[in-house]
Amino acid sequence: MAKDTQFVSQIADIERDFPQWYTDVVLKTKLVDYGPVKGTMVIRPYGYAIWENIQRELDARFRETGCENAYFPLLIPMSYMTKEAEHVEGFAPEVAVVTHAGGEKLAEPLCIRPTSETIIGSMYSKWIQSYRDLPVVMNQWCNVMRWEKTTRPFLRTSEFLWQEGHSVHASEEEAMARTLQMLRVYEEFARDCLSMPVLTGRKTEKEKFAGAVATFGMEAMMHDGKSLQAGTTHYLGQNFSKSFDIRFLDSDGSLKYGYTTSFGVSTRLIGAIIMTHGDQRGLVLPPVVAPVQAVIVPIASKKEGVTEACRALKERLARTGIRVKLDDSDNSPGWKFNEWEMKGVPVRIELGPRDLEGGKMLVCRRDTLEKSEIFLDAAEEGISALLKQIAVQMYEAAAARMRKRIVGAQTAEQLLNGVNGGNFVRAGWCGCRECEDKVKEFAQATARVLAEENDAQTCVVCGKKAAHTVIFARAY
RNA sequence: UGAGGUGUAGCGCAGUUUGGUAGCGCGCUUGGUUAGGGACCAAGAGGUCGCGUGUUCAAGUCACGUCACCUCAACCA
Repeated sequence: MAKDTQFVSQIADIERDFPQWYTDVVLKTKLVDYGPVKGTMVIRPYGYAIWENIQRELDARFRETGCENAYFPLLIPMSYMTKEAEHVEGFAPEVAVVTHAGGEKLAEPLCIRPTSETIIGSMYSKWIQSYRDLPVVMNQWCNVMRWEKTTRPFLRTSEFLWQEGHSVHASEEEAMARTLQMLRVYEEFARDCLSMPVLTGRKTEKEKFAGAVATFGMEAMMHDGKSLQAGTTHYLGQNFSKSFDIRFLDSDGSLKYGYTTSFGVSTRLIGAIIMTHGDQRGLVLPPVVAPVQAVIVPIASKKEGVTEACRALKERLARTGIRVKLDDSDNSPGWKFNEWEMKGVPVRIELGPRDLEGGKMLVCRRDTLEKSEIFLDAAEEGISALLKQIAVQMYEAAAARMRKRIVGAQTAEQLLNGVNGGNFVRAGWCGCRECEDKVKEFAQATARVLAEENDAQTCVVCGKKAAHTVIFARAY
């Protein structure tokens, strides 16, 4: 036990020093390492496998909505970036620019994409002529670069991986419907694949995407009560279609500008998973995206039949589609227990002479640390069912935690107390920028999303009639 | 970009005050014994002390500069 305590102390205290806990966990579990260039990260196999699982799940959902994958170039002519006024103003400070190539200075500097609305808009302009060409809905999985001042693995890095979807529609209604549809796709993906509850809703003018008419976001509550923007969808109106001349001849014979949208989630989702579910022992990975869903730890592997039984079990589980690992390294069982707990594997199976005698295996789930026994004969069904159960219960537990920490506020003081206590605060807002800025000043909190229902009477800052009910929180 | 902190073996650290032969724990390698919550014994390998310039007979240690990382604040997915 003394040694166990010693080990745990290698990870900072999750309650007292959450930022350090996060850094310790991502490095020790080998999700990530720092790259040689400031703000860059190397996503190591264990971390990248999570990303691949996220991609697989999201991609299938995108396809169901009629979205196709494509790939657009990394380099964007500088002149494209400046076509949409708000867009360039928002992104200019953090764009990296290529000025030299082939040993010569380039005639026109090239941006490394911070996002691809501009280059995709320019191509859509070329491809779309008729209302019969619409809607166009494409997605690309790629890297983007934003030269951030301060960085943290997965949460904010100079370069990151994401998907960006871009669509064009013939009408405002259809474009807005797509914007909201993708927000729903993200929300359901977060629930079903990441076991992560989120709040969704429209963003304020201050918080919206540079160049958008309206931005919608999903916000997740991290262990410390801060909010993380886990995904956004944007209704871009005709802002980009006018800048990039995306026009089509409508059925009534008139030439019209298209209505566009964009939507994205990034490797930040991995950070969200870590900070939503993690505990003092380390990661707790949601079964659907966990690189290893079940790990088998042999006990007394030199005793007759143990190794063989473990291998056979591994084969059987793998054949049913479970991502299973047999840890046959010569570390001690205790070491393996701690290691795989830190790495967040949802289910650990212990198999030793005692179990084999009874025809059972000992199963320990990571989220609750509860142990149970499953008959070896029923291993496939037993583990599959357990993984499904863990996914659901992790969601329910996280949702319950979140619900408890959404508090209401009528006054500025209550709002401040709320966020100080690590809560999301639901409060009225008159809708003016001054009051929004004041909340930031006195509480270091921002408007995360506008609640669907406006049930507040007055603005938490100025006391005037509330135009919206807002979820305020401190944010990453 | 502002404030604070840290860079010494793969990891965690001591040594810097007062300049004088590079240390500890874990990990790693080899052999053996072990095994149901980070096992034990024995023998080994591994460092131009972040980088640069300077002071000095002599720099991990002093001075100046620089880079990286961490935490907090401002900006973003």
